[in-house]
Amino acid sequence: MPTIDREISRFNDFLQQQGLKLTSERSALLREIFATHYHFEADELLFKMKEKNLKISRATIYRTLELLVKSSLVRRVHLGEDHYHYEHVRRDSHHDHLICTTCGAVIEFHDPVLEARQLEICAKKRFTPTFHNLQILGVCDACRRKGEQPDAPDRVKMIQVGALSLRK
Amino acid sequence: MPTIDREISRFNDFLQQQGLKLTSERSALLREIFATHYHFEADELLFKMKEKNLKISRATIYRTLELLVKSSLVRRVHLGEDHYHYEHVRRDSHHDHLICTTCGAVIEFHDPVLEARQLEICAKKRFTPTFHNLQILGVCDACRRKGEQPDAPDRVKMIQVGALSLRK
DNA sequence: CCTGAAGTTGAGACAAAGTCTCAATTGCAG
DNA sequence: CTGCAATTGAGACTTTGTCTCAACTTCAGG
Repeated sequence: MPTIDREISRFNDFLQQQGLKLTSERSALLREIFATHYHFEADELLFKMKEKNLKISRATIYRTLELLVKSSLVRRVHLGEDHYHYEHVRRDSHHDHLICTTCGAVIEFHDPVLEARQLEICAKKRFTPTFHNLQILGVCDACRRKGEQPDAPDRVKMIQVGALSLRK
Repeated sequence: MPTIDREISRFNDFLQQQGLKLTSERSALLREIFATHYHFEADELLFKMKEKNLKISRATIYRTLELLVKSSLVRRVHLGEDHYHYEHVRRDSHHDHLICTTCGAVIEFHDPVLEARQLEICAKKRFTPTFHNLQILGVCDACRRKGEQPDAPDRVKMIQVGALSLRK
């Protein structure tokens, strides 16, 4: 998989610009993140690295995620739970999320009409946007067919994400 | 202020429907929340009640906020920090937020065109929406005039919200 | 207006997510 | 190759939020 090299070199460029260094931990994390094709949590990443016998501390995970977000290689997203999720960014593939409150499915979408309208709104309010974040909560097609009723728009049901965190 | 009575009775209706009771703690919190005209945090509410010599425990604060959200009297919003903020809901005044990453200002807006487009997107994806949440991060007019540069879209600068939490 | 069962509360233990410190280690420019 | 600035890991700490349980309210029905 040669694509990852391009990401690594993008990250390296960013680091050098800031007088920072590309360490083995940082590139291992970048590699893992770009091999993951769903929205992950910081703790999940910690666990996966541990599984691969790459001992990377919690502090480093969080510090690296921060750098990756700053370098725009990774995005921080809210998916309705009370902590962050992350996703890698390829090209300039901006998108927003439909989140099923019944089964936890996350459906990505991108809509230029919506984006354009947002810019209009910002212009009207003399606001200079840098970023946005839209989540639409509801019930996906599969759950609707099963006759699921929407939850209260309170909190998304917690979904077990495979591996439990093994703090310590 | 007689308006609050209407909210209290709405809350009471909701509680009775669920076989729950309207306690003095619950109505005191409702009163405080509807007297607050900005986006507050759970801990802030705890502190304000303490200041007024109304001893209401953390557990009750969180439990009551949950009920208020379920009854649609209060909304939970993400403002770019890693914990929730809350706002009371008058009428059916749905709105979204522009958030200045420089000074922390929160500007509310409502745009029917945007809402309509969201429904179109959901229909196309066969998704049944119940709720949505849009934050646009950027720099407000005042900050832009002062020549502020946008922060990285990483994390909104933490804004000191007056009272510090005095846990314990 | 009493009563008691069901619902509610406070205190504090607990949990999860994230931050910070500091001594030891590593990357890399020169 | 070397030195030093940047980085790391371990674990203490903080913040936000949840849970348990004994004591206390609320309110419907008598």
